[in-house]
Amino acid sequence: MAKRKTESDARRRIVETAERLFYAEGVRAVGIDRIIAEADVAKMTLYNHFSSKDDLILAVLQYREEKVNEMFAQSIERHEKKGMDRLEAFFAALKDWFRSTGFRGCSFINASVELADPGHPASQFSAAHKEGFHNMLKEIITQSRGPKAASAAPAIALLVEGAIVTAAMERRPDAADVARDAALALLPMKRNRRT
Amino acid sequence: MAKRKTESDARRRIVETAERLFYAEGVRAVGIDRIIAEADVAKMTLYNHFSSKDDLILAVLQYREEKVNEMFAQSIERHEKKGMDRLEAFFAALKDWFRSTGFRGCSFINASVELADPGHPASQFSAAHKEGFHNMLKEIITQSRGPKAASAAPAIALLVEGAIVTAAMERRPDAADVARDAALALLPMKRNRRT
DNA sequence: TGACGTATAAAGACCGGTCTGTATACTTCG
DNA sequence: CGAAGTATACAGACCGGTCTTTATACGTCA
Repeated sequence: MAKRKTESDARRRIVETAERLFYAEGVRAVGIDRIIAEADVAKMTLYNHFSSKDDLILAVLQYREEKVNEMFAQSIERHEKKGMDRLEAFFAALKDWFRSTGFRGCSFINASVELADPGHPASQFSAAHKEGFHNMLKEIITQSRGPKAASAAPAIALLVEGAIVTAAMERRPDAADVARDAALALLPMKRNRRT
Repeated sequence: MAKRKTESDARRRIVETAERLFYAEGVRAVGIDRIIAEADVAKMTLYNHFSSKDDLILAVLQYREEKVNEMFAQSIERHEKKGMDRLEAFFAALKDWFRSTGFRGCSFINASVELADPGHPASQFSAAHKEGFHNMLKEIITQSRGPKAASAAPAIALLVEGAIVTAAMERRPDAADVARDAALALLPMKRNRRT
């Protein structure tokens, strides 16, 4: 509460509402008027906080990145507590995501596709996000299977991206299982931990 | 001029123009007025051939499916003649596609993402296309590595989808190589053909 | 051959509606 | 006061889609 001066409540409502609508219907399909109506703010308030819709899209993706990172970390931890190793827990978290209500693929892929412009700040941010996501995955792999397993990380990243797209397009959350089994097959023997 | 009998020239121009614009900029970003201007047809001509923009989108995807099937078949054949086996030729064709000018990912994934509605005819057609594409891939795998290799097909399909998305988002055509190496690692020994 | 009907398409005005973004005036509250 | 937000009206472009008018190519039949 002490910091209500720096954080605007209206801004938070705008970002949260835009995130929900953008994810569900796409950044191009959702207009400013719709966002301000559902966030219950005036149009000028939005343009006071964001210089343009493109700017808002970028802010939403930045907010979304924090959110999905937290979500994944918590979900992985939850599955680890049930006895899975860290990599298996990652794929279990992936499948949970695929099965969650309103799942419609990856916000960053979707934004990249919709904007259709690699130079758009949101596209560049999305590409950078993917790099970070794949680094996180590589870390999980090494934590789970030792540093030698890192060489399989790029291939496993492709499996994960493919699973996301397939789960979204074909409504097949089981794509997470296919990706997991293939990932394990690509890795050295399971009990080969700690170098 | 003056030699059109059964096939409408205007219709062909509309579909080809729409395909080019939709692929380059997205189905939502490109308007009807733009298509008729670049196809050099009247608006009523378009609406005589297609009942709506959604209908045109579907027709374009159907046209695109034929085109990419032919393109892939020819490219695979070309690479096979250079001594590759059929599966390696497929991944070489994939990489050629990633490196082609104007590459912007998969039309069907893109349309699904942009339309954001699984019930849209174009989304359903896209999902069906993916199924067909994966069946073709499975056939290539069995032709190349024998029927026992078919069990790896779903995982290899994920690798391919992941490579497409990664190549498009991160401008990394080498994703095709990563996918190929992982696919080969998932398969039984190479000289194990014909059961 | 020439006349006529039909089908196709060009060209563009027009419709209601939505898009992003701006301008202005009013309210609320520390 | 001054900052933040509200409430509207508005601009100008663009959206998908309809409509009318005009031009031309074709098949049929006298």
